[in-house]
Amino acid sequence: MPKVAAQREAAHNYLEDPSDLESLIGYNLKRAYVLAHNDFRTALDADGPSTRVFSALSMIVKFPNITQIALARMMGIERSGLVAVVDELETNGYLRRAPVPGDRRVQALVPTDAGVKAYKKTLAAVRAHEDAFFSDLSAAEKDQLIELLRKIRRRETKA
Amino acid sequence: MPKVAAQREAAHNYLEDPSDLESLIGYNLKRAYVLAHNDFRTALDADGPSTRVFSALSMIVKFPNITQIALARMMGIERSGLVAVVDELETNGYLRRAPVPGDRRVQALVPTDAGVKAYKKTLAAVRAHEDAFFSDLSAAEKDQLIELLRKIRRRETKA
DNA sequence: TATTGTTATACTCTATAACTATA
DNA sequence: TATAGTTATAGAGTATAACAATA
Repeated sequence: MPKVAAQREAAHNYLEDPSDLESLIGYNLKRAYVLAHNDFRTALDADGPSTRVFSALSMIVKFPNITQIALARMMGIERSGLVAVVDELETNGYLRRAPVPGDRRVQALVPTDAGVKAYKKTLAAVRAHEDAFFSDLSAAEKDQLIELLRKIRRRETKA
Repeated sequence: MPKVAAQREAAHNYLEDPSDLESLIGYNLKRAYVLAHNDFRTALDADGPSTRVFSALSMIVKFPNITQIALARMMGIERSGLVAVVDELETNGYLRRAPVPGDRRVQALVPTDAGVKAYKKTLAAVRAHEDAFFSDLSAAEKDQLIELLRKIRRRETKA
């Protein structure tokens, strides 16, 4: 077998090889995340929201009147990065920035009816994507995976 | 309790709330990945390699004489994106681009002794980061997690 | 015609720093 | 002095498209 073909075979079998890289949690985490993220983007409409915008909308629907700084903390991003996300949701008519009596620095994020409706519709599409993409995992395995990932995420609050 | 303080408390308890977002695998995957990735970068020296460069070096050490296109496929990125990674490794003296007899389009990536040495040193640092960062997980849970992530990654080969 | 490596280019996500208006 | 939102800017990391050399 020529050298290059042998290398290709090695590459093909690499996934099954218990090599240094493959034994790292972080490496497996990244590869799985990238796949899931790409599938999210292709599964939703071309004009569908990014994961960040979807997450923000979900939290605003769940916690109406939340401020941008609280939302940024909840999402684990800087408040400066949230501005464009909120702008997009406002442009789409999914929320409005409402003044908060007693502190004029703050603007409460209030979901509109259209925002709640859009969230529910998108959530259904996201759930369909998850059902299809993680179909190789049983319900028990999915619960197990979420539980393990949550254990890792506990460090969020310690930061 | 004033409204804003109530929102902050809600945000603080959000991690424990079985909300729509929290029940999604993709969301948990992303949050856990971002934490692990940030910890990787801070745990390694300031001049340490990025995750991509580390992964590339690992594969080049494991598969000496691999071509760039085979390496790009193995890493799941475009071949154009690999150029800067290989350039960095070559600049550091960790590999050389060697001509391949019989096909002058191709350049084999050959790790140098310094490259192998650097890889081993960095791998030790990465393992230390993983031991510390995932210390809340038992050995059995770590194995379980890797197994579940690998199940998701099987889609890589189906693409 | 097809493939390998490369360059040019642009887009997404994110961070840091500084500004403004308020507190 | 400190905080909320904003703007400007920059840096990863990635992709697409096109090119030159070679097959």
